Amino acid sequence: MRTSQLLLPTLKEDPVDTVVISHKLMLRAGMIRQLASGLYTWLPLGLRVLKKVERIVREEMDRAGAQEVLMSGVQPAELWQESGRWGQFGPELLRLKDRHERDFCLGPTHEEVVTDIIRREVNSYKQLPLNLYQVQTKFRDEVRPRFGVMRSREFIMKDAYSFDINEDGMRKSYQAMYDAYCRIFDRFGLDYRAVLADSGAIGGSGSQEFHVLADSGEDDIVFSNGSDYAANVEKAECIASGTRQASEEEMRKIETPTQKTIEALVNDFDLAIEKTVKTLIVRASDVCESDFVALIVRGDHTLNEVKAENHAMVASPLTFATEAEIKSIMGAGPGSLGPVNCPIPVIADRQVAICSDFGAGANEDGWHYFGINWGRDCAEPETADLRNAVEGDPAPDGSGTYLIRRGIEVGHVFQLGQKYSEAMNATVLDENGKQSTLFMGCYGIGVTRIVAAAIEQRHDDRGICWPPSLAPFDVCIVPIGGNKNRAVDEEALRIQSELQAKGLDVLLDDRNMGPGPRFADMDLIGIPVRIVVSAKTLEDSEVELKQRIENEASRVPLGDVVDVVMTLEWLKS
RNA sequence: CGGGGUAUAGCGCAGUCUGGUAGCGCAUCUGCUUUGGGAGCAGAGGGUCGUUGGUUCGAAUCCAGCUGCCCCGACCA
Repeated sequence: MRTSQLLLPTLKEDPVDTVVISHKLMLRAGMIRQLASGLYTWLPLGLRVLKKVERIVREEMDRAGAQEVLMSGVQPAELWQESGRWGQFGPELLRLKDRHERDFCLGPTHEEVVTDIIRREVNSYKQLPLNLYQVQTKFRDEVRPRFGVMRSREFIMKDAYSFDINEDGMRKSYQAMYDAYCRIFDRFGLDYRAVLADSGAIGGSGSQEFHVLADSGEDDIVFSNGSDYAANVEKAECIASGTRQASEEEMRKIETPTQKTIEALVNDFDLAIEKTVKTLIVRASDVCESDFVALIVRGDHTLNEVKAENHAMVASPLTFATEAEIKSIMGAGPGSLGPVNCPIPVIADRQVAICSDFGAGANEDGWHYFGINWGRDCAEPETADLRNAVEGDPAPDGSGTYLIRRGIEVGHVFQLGQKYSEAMNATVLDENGKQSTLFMGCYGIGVTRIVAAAIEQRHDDRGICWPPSLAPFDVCIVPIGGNKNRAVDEEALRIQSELQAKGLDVLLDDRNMGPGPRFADMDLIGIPVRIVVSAKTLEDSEVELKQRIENEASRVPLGDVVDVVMTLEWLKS
């Protein structure tokens, strides 16, 4: 390919209204253009990268025994009603009617469609296990699309679905996908982690997420510094550190007319923040006699809403009491709540349960108790893991302490179990001739998001530094001074065709511009290897070779360039 | 859905307060020169100032509605 024929609309200046680096660089490098909020056109350079991602994904899915299919992007409402998700999904599911007033939606995922095809076409356990995947455009009407293709409304996803006769088979299929995902992300050449995840609304038992580590990530990833335990912050288990100390203080009631926040309490009363607790009132589930329950976390901790919602006594979805409700149940406003004389059930975070001599609201406006001790001043609480992990917390496997980094979720593997197969009656005959409900797994990779994540992780102040496996071109050639010395252009063309013969994608920058802007563009779009051919180097029968990630170029004899480039290709997976 | 911005040439912006028929840089086109890190000279083209309505002799500018886009929050396989 020659740049003179390539639609490569690079921008010198940073586009406005962009906040993450990948979004800026994808626009500047001419990879994408925005069509509307959350909708993008992929230009030739961007599409090349997308196809590299897709190719690796397909190769590894095929290697793992999955079979590619392509399902419709528009889906009939009936299937979603059958699984129950027509009602569960909110406005994120874009619904539409056809000319006959029949309901459809733009598929945000394909469990229903794939389960439907399997229940129709697969009848016997002998046809299992089966794993179907597709690379397809999804649509989710995101509340707030942002960060370019990192969180867009339309995006490309590889989604796979496994079907097994029993749970054991499902686990094997899941493990095979997990292994395939590791190979895929290894081949991308990105720094990633597989972490334990909450299964969320999609349901099911086991689930792990694959995250590319980057400061701009939207998720907090928690790791142990002593083992490979890693989890999404939603899921990362928090154990109590230390044991409860014996009480040393008597409980006393303190007037706190203006102290409605932990911060004020700590500042005004010389109280350690570890000796304060926060009391949050939420709706209770049906198993509770009370309509509300009080959740307590330490003053310096934050409530983990996913953990709270998963607690048996807490209503799902998690619903906080309104200020008026709090007043009427507790007899005091939100700034003065605590476990002493609490009229509703109390669930304390594990760390709170081992606090002694702590301070909390008195359930009376303008008053707090200090020196509270469980069992003496109020009942021993029900305890649970309710809080978000913070750096330095002990890891639950005893291996060390937690570190926290930001991650971009680019893959997710789930053991779905029988959630969809049961709802949609997907069964086969087992070896005893009896109907048996299928066990499913589902496995997603955010193809478009991978492109952005790669840039977040691999860039410098000049532009993108593609990992070789994802680069739109493997090598670029910049001839300089060809109008004065015809040998320059001839050599550039010769090198290009020889490298192409070796199977490489080569971009020849033949634009009629000075070297400066061409170097800048090649750096911006991040081609891993650059070859400069000029009259100067040809005098010595040499060319200049530079890798994108290096600062210094080296001289290579004309006859050796192709071989030298090919030896660099160990970078390629 | 709450809160806050913003909309003028392909891109980035000025002009709006104080109303008088639109300007700068980059990009584009033509010609000549120029080729080791975002060239020079000369010339040229390009905007119903988001949209609808109002005020006015006159509106990019003042007023009102609508829409798009962006940010913060809530939301999220």
